[in-house]
Amino acid sequence: MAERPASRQGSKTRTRILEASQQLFNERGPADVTTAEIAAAVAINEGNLYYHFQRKEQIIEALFEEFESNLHRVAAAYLAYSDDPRRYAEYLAGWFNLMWEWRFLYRDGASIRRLSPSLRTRVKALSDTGHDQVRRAVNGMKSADLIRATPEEIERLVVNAWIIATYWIDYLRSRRGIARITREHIDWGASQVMSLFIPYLTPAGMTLLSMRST
Amino acid sequence: MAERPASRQGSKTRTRILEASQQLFNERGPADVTTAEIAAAVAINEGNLYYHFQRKEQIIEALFEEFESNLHRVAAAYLAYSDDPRRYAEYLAGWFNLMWEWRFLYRDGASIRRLSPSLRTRVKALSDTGHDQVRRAVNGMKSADLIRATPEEIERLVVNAWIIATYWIDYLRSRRGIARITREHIDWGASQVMSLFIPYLTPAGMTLLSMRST
DNA sequence: GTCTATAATGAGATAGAC
DNA sequence: GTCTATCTCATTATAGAC
Repeated sequence: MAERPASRQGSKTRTRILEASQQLFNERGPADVTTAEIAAAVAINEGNLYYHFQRKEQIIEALFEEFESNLHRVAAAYLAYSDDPRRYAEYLAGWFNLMWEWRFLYRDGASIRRLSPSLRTRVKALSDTGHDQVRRAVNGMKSADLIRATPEEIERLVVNAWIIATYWIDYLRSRRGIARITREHIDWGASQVMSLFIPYLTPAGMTLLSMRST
Repeated sequence: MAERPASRQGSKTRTRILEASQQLFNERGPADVTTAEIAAAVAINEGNLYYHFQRKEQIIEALFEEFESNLHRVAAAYLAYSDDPRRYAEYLAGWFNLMWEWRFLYRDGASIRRLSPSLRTRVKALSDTGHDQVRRAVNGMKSADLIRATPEEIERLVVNAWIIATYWIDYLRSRRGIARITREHIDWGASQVMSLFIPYLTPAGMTLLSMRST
């Protein structure tokens, strides 16, 4: 849950605005956090905040861009594992970690669309990319003979895995009443996604899965 | 997609307010619909609207109550099927229909919590009931020897089925960019949920499933 | 029960001095 | 870059006549 390294560009104040916004948004959602609150959290004046971001939606867009690049970084790291079959579990874990750090993006989709309609197409594009990545991972598992499934079954699996993962945080919060999400909740979500694949595992896949849980 | 029968209690104006609100909320979400718009849609004055509902959140709460009773009605109808194994598919279909008629409740969870914090506990309670119903249905399928699964597998299935169903509408809208949701999209969602159970089907279960698809 | 005002609020945003 | 002061505006909500 460590906050990002020195990867935010621009002035120091701008960086602090983004960090404070991310935290406040994660706590209560962009619609429920006013520009005045953000300014107070950064200990600057509201007028100053509007020097750096002329509109509130520009803060959201800047945060979304950062999330986007983080997601691509996770996907790239997964590829770096080359042929090690553990990479699938690592990829899933990396994905869930990001969802936690940027949970307001997963939880407040409706109000984000309202505040920043321009993000609509980018959210969809990112989701398409995500589907592709999951599909590639599942096909990779098939090629490595970890699972056995028809193309139709794989497509169902991709969509189901994507939905479970994407809405897991919101599910815990709104349907389970879990306010403070911990590492265990994240792991639970990952294993919930994994459970989709269990019926399709080959003996080799089963061995790998039981190794991991030790 | 037919609007509900004469089941709304109270005055005629009150009923019309609820109907107009439901439609507007489904289109654009409660946070994006002003009381002025609702009054205009009903062709009454805004002051009059505030005679029937002193706060905007009371409209949301009244609509939620109606949704609640509809959901219980669907569950009761499913029980009326007694032992016919087709009831599981019918139950699923009834559930998806409700999710379509009340899609704003599924789509705008965050802004609804903001506008009406008092609904939080009731949403959670309703979701608990929903889990129970799904669990009972899955256990019923097991007793009828339609599926074979361990208790742990069943619990995974219940959670996954619930998440896929609950977030299906939002998934189509926000991640697939589907603006106008049709009957086909609803059926797609239902079959996506069904796909979770396919690996666990017994021969009897498979026969039933293939009969249904004709 | 319904209407015509109009008050009260609180948020996003800007101008211009320092 | 930062601040103070102010503006605009949408929205909820109320008072009181009909």
